[in-house]
Amino acid sequence: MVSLLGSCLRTTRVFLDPSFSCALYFVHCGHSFHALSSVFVSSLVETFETPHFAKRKLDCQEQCLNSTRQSDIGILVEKVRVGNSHDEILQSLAHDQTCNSIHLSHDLVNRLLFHFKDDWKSALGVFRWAELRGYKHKSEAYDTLVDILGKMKQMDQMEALLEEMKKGQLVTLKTVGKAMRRFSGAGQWENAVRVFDKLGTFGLEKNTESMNLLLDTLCKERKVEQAREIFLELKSHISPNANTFNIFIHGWCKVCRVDEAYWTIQEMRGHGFLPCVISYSTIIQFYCCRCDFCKVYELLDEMEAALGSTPNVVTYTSVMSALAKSEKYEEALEIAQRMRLVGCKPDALFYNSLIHSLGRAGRPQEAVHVFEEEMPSTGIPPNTSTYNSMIAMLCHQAQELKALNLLNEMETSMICKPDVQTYYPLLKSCFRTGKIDSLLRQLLDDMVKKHHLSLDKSAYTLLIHGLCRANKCDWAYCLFEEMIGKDIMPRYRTCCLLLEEVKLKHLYDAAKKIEIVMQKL
DNA sequence: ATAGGGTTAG
Repeated sequence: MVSLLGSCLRTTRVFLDPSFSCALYFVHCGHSFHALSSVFVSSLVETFETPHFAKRKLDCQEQCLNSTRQSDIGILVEKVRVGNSHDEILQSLAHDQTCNSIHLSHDLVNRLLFHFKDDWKSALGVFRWAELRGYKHKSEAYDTLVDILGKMKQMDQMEALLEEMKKGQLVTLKTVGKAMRRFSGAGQWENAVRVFDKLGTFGLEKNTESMNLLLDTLCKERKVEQAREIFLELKSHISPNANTFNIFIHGWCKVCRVDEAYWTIQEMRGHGFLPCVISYSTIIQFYCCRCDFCKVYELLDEMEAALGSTPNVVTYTSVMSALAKSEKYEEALEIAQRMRLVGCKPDALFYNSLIHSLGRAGRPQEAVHVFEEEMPSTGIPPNTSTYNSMIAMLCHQAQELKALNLLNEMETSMICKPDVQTYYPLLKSCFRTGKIDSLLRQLLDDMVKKHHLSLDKSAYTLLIHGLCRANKCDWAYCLFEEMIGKDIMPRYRTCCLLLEEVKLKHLYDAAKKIEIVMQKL
């Protein structure tokens, strides 16, 4: 077994997953990529039989159980008619024999709430229905619902739920954080402060941590001046820490008042805290947005010289991406080099950005080298974004076959799965190469059936435009109807294009329907 | 949520 593994390790790359510290069976072989055969997987499983691996196996079993619940979710989702009030939804579920025989678990509730994360009435209806069946919600589920209600600007409902949670002593700092953030996001920063004032009634303490939470929610919503006033009131009872000041630095940068950000650094020093890598990185980020790279380099040098605030992978990644965005590719790659020189360890986000920069710089072979050699040798596993960058780049280079190989690798990967963005460049390539009936159909089918991805506005736009150009406007019109059914409004240009094509084909009913949609835009 | 990325449409 050991020799088998050894020989595999020589010819393949095995990535280490830090969270489980066990081998993930993920293999590169030269230019072609394959997932390991099940035989090989089971041999690895035997080799790595450790407590961590046992946990991984349990997770797999859990996943099998979850797949049966998938059908339960399907039944419930089917029964919930979108657009009804939460009470109507509750009633219709409560009177349904099939629904009432479904076993309720935390996992099922979480998944349902996730499914209805943009539909507060359904979320609330399902939540109440579970209660009616005698199910006791966890604090976590309450938190999710607080978030959903807040996101959909149902502030009264959110407040009521908070009161309910208070009675059951279920309010945590996390709950309060979500509520404050949603109030700030809804333009009601006074209510965010009110929640903070009531902290005691929830059995929580007003301390540095909760104060920082309040200040951060205000700063993120550009209410840094209000945050400042509140801080001045509070600081006699609650002592600030370094985070408090970093929050303000970020707040000032967000409203483009970098002078105040520098001033905050002085204030920080006055309180006995040294500006750290986060303080500097935040200001560097500000200059990146302004494309003021002179200042960026100046600050980078300053940091490298200073103690306690040397740039880290986050700092370098921000700078490199900003340079690439400004089409300064050579400089972007020099940052990567500089990072290597100072011995700063890369991570996945850095590699994603690097691969993207290399692709844009017209150096795809180097991007491939990073992906195939450098990443495996540093033990950093690729994620969905890494694959997406690679696939986009390969499609751009007209190397669709290699791109499809990578897609296949993702599909069989244990680490990450394709998302809608994975498919954009591949779909686009189908139009370029004319492989519409052969490949496009297959890809769309896989997206929906294999990966349960639903097409979004961008995907529909790309497809309708491509199909019109390929003289397949009947298919384009089907997609048009599908997106209307999902309440996704097409762009005006898409309508114009489709209308023109449909008229040429004498499809007058379709033309009429498109015109009706256009009137609403 | 104390900091970081990309992306379609001729």
